[in-house]
Amino acid sequence: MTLNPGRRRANGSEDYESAAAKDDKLDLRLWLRLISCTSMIENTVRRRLRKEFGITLPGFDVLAQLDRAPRGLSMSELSARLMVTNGNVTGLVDRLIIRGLVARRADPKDQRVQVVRLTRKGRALFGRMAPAHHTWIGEMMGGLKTGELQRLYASLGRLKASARSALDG
Amino acid sequence: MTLNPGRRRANGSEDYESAAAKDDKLDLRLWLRLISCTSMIENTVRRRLRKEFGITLPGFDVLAQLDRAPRGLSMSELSARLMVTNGNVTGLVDRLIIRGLVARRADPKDQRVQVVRLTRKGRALFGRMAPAHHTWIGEMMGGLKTGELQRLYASLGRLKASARSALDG
DNA sequence: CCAATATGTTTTAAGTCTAAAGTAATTTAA
DNA sequence: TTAAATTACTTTAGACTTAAAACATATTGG
Repeated sequence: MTLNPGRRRANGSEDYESAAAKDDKLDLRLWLRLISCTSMIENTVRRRLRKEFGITLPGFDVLAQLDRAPRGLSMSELSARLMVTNGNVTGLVDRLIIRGLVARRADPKDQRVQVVRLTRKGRALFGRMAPAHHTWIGEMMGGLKTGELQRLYASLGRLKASARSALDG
Repeated sequence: MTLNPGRRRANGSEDYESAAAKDDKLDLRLWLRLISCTSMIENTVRRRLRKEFGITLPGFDVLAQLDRAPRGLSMSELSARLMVTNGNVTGLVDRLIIRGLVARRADPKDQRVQVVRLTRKGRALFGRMAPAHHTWIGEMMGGLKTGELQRLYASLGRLKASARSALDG
């Protein structure tokens, strides 16, 4: 039997974060809570994408990036946007090509560059998935008012900038 | 050559989030920014743990949970706290046992239950890693004042509760 | 008791991911 | 021009991850 991430906390057990949240520093508690939020939402989205559309979350992420780039994206651009390695993207795109959802061709201007774009089939599938995905995210954030979402968005922007400035070392 | 997650954005390319952030709904932008923050911090921590201590991030996460549970944790408790499947934990623990960092024994009260705990070696290693880890997190959050970290922490708590209430469906 | 059910863990198959090494095309610079 | 360096991508090895099935032990209801 699978754990079913969506129901795993039906009992009273602790999750990733709550084990720590007693005597720790604010920094650490915030980081654990960030992981906790992200994992929870991500696991729910993964499960629903699989169940409703038969696609993996990384596959969906690739299609989403390509949907926003009508001219296509190079492998490196894809890898930067998804924040994963180039080698990872190679495999993801390979599998989407097999399913006929994306196409890959060499850039005529630079034969090193592979340009990936949605096929008509891929665009159609993403068009069906996107509204559902948006609805799910909206439901999961439904407990917060717009003002709080905006403040959260702004604070995370500053956190992102702060984290980026500490990337090396 | 590897992408080196820590330096990948030295050029002016877009990342996961910024591709979307124009005409989208607040919900979606917030979600993408959440992924963005988490990935950035996670990739940095992963890279440094590997480089400084020769351990993977998931391995570190297991040790961190066990460090907080002196009596040990069952496989299911570990899986709930890490928010990953039971099957995943089996492999993680197997590899840590090979390295002598954790031990696993059957619970005498219930032979189905495997109780995992840190070995002395595992505890010693975690004792060296934890301060470094804490420092890294502190650096990455250094751009935010305590008050903002507190507000962020509180908002993410509400987001977590909201997301949890929408898990099914 | 004992069959059915539930619970805890492991196994399996397929996919995801990183880090490092390898290949190919382009650019740089002597 | 052309060797060296750079850039874009792929390959490789090993680890991570999920979902589903399989297995083992406990519990429950007859």
